[in-house]
Amino acid sequence: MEKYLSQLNEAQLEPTIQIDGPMIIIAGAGSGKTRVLTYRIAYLMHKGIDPFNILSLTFTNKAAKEMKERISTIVGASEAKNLWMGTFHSVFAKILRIEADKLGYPSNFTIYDSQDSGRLIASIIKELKLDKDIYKYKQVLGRISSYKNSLITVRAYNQNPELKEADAMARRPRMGEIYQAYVDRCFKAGAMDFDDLLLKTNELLTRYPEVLMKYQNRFRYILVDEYQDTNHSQYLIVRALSDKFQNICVVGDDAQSIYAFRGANINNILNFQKDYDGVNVFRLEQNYRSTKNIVNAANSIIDKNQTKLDKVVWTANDEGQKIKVHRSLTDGDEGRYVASTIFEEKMNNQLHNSDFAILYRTNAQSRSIEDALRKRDIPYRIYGGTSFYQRKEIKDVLAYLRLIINPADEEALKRIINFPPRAIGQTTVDKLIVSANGYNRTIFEVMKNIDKTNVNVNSGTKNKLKNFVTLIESFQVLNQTADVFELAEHVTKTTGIIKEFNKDGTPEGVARMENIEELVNGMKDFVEGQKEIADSRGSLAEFLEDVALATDADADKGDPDHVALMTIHLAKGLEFSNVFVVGLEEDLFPSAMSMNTRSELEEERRLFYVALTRAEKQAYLTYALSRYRWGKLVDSEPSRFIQEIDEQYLEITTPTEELRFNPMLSADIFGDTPSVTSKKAGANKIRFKPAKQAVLKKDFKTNKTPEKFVPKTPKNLKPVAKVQGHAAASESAGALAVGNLVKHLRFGTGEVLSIEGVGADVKAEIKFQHGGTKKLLLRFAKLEIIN
DNA sequence: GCTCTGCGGTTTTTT
DNA sequence: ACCGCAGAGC
Repeated sequence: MEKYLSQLNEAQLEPTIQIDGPMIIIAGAGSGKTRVLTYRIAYLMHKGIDPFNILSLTFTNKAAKEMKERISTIVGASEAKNLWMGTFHSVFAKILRIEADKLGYPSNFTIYDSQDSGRLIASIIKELKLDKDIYKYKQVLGRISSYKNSLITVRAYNQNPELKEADAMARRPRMGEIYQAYVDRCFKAGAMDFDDLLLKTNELLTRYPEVLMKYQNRFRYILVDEYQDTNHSQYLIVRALSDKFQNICVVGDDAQSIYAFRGANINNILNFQKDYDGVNVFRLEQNYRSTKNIVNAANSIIDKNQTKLDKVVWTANDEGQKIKVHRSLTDGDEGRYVASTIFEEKMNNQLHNSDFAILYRTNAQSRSIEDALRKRDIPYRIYGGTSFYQRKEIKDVLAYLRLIINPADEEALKRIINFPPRAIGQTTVDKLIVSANGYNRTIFEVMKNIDKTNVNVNSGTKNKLKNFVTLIESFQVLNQTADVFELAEHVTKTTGIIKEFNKDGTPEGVARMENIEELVNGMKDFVEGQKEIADSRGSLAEFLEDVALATDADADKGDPDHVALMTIHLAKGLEFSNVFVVGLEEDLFPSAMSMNTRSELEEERRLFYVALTRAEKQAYLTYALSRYRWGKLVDSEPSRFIQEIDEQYLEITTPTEELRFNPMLSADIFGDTPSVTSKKAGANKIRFKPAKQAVLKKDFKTNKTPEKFVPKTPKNLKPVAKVQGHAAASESAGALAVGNLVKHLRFGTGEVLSIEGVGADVKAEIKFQHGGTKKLLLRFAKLEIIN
């Protein structure tokens, strides 16, 4: 243990060896908080505290897993195994399964993801015959989610005139009814949504003092990471559990609070000292991650925020390179700039793909970047986006599995009752739902007893329904003995799912089939892993629990040497040697949706702070003058955030893509012509639009900005001709002839031996003086004709 | 009940 | 540009 403690600096050591009492660690970006948390847990165990008594709540399951592994190497795996570590959702889902009967739930309750919740709400809106244009299911779901996160139950809602008034003002006077129906249906389906996992935990701890006492006594030491991103519901759970022993250690950075949109309350961290008596406050301010340039630039940004705790992040690291700011014409050019820069940097500095990350505000931005990386043969991986488990085919398979465990699961049933098609249509399903609601039974129960019910369908349909019930029941029998891999293999075959996707032979169908195969293969790994690690047989229930709460950051397979692409939200807590933050444009970042209030804008700014502080050595900021959005090319202006960085930390490069219409230069559609760089400050000013910027800036300085900004006038969505390199490249291709001497940027001079193909596929075989003979796609190759 | 097509919403971020 | 859905026709 001494060995590990000696790795810490003074500021890190103090909170690490502080055992008892409430404490808060305000940890700047890159200040080694994970190390402190890890060593602190190891130290607690070293001091004789039983790991069974330690609860550590993290932001992702991956973070929990890594921390646990680290602790294993310090104190031994057998002891570390007994620690309770995980996300709020996964830890309390486990506890809820143990205590489910007290809340009237089965212990095998289903966890609805947001899609399940959304579909259920949409179906309720339809059943209540409400206007779906006014009652938009996503907005309704958002409202219900925020009620739940604030512990507002249906009853509390109905007793709260202000809330009802607010919904009525939004032309949704019947929100309460929808909320009630949603809660009822979830309950009847034996399902909890994400918010329920926290809400029901609170209910459990409030309604059953003996249960509260049990877990208070169990979790004598509680640690919470990323405390700035906890919501009210999570806050109350932590308070309740830590109330008896007050051994609560929270870690966080108010400057990195970026989840207000899903109910995170930054006041939880700002007010922590008021919540407990005798709070020890620790600050980790030395950054070990980044260069001086990056740290100082990041500080200069966050300075613009009004709401923050006192903290000065500094570093003893090298000054490092300035942050490179790059302008592109289009999002396509931006992608090519990023790809070619990575390419060059790898070549020149012997770097790996995994030294690079590309961060963006919205998932949709990944596309142009991907295209460019693919063309450069740079391996990459997209984190997040439509995650694997959200794909239709995967959800279909999982729906069968969910139904085996919990036949009451309405959303799973509706998903697959007619997939693959077995001639049970929407009309029949609607009748079943009405009947189920009437009898106060589940749909599955109604189907099972279809002859004894009043459901008005013909005998053929009745038989089809019975067959479906029999099918599921046969799976249930198999589930008694089989592991999840065997079961899933059987299910995908007998239901004909595999065949269904394979039948048309389209690439989409094939891809979907491969995804299912991947899922089933993943189950095999899961089963083997479970058998080794835990005393389990790799059951279906365990698998579904894992899947339901897996986070996108958790997935972890394939070639580890890849460029990482992800949203900034997903990048929180990670670090990379070289970081590109792309799409730094007004209305994109900061997002147009987040500029209505000062607090929203400040959250965007914190998000930018998070993005920048991911970088260890080099940060790149890029923006495009126009970008495809909603299928249209729209003009954009540089983000105010670029302007907010102190200029001394920036290096503004002038791109040469703008010269692309010069036939000799334009063949390079990668845009990898070396940028002309000006080190003279101010020589290449970023062109901000003067009028609007000036107004906003003035308001910031005088602090007179009202909380509501005046809405911006709609952007001029002037369509602009799509700028692509192909046209220019093929022109030069047309001019190319066998026998020409040509010059290539990298391969040097060579002679054209032959030309083949048409249109975009024109290739030339070229014999280079050094480097042999190569076939190059003229579309991509940058060739200069010498004669 | 099935299948095709046209329409509309989507892009803010996620446990 | 893309996807999912509703509605119409079979």
